[in-house]
Amino acid sequence: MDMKRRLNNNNNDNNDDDMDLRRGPWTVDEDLTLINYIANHGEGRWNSLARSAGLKRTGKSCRLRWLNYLRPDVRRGNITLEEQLLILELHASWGNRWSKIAQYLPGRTDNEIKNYWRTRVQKHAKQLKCDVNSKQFKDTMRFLWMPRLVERIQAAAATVTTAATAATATGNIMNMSNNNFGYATPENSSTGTSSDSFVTQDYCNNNNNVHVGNNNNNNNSDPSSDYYHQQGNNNNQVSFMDCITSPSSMSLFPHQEMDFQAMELPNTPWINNPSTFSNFWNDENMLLLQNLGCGDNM
DNA sequence: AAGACAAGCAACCGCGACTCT
DNA sequence: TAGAGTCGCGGTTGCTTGTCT
Repeated sequence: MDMKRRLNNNNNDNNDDDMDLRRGPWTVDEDLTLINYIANHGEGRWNSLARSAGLKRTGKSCRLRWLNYLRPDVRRGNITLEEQLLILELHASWGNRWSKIAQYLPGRTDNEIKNYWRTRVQKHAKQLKCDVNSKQFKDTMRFLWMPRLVERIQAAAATVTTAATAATATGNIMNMSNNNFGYATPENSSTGTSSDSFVTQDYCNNNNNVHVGNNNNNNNSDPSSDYYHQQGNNNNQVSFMDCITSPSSMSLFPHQEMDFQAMELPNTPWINNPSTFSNFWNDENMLLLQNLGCGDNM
């Protein structure tokens, strides 16, 4: 599939003489070309790499494709509960420093995290007519969404054995042994203590094999299907909405005493730092939120 | 069955920072 | 030191797919 060319706003990295620079989704051939070239010559110097490899792409495009998709250690699949929680924590600390946040989520790219934030979190702030940076929204995140995530994580931990058995039996679990969730912290590994109380195996994610070239379907000869993998219908996915609409969620309403310590939570920034987030969006919670005043500030 | 709409995400863009000569 | 080239980040766009009517 070829994309209609957008207006070229003279990107200053695009000094490539030719007008036939390709844009849009990458083809399998292009992917293989890039992979092979990097395997032989290494990465870096992307503009010259693009030329040398014979790719009609900008160096920038090649870099992005490699880093966000083709790199062997890119972790594919849905954002897990633990990752969601960590993203919230880290965003509370650093804001939109996506690349920084991504450093703490091995295999996840800044682009993926950014997309997660924009599609899930900001969407719901918008639904609540809440500014994502408003105190109300942050309190909601802090007192409702994050505890709920923790609850879900703990519930998952409690049933992980059963789930793993069932999933294995149905072939839905893949590479569980490679799926341990450890938080590597670039500066200080001890800051990732939250992993202690987290599920260490991600049985929610049935789509985490690393694929190169096409999305989860290496036998698909249709290039157009290679670049937009099937979304949704992932029965093992614990979705964002699942996380915030669990039947047990009522127990976490803020007018009840929330015993964070009893939750065996690590000493995470979102507990100690008021500028953090939480989120929940079922009907009752929406009502509660509105009663709390969220939405009045816009 | 088909069109409209929404969701999700890959890819692009602009720009500032960095590196090299 | 200046300027050109390159890199990397954050914001945005637009395409594909799923869902709803």
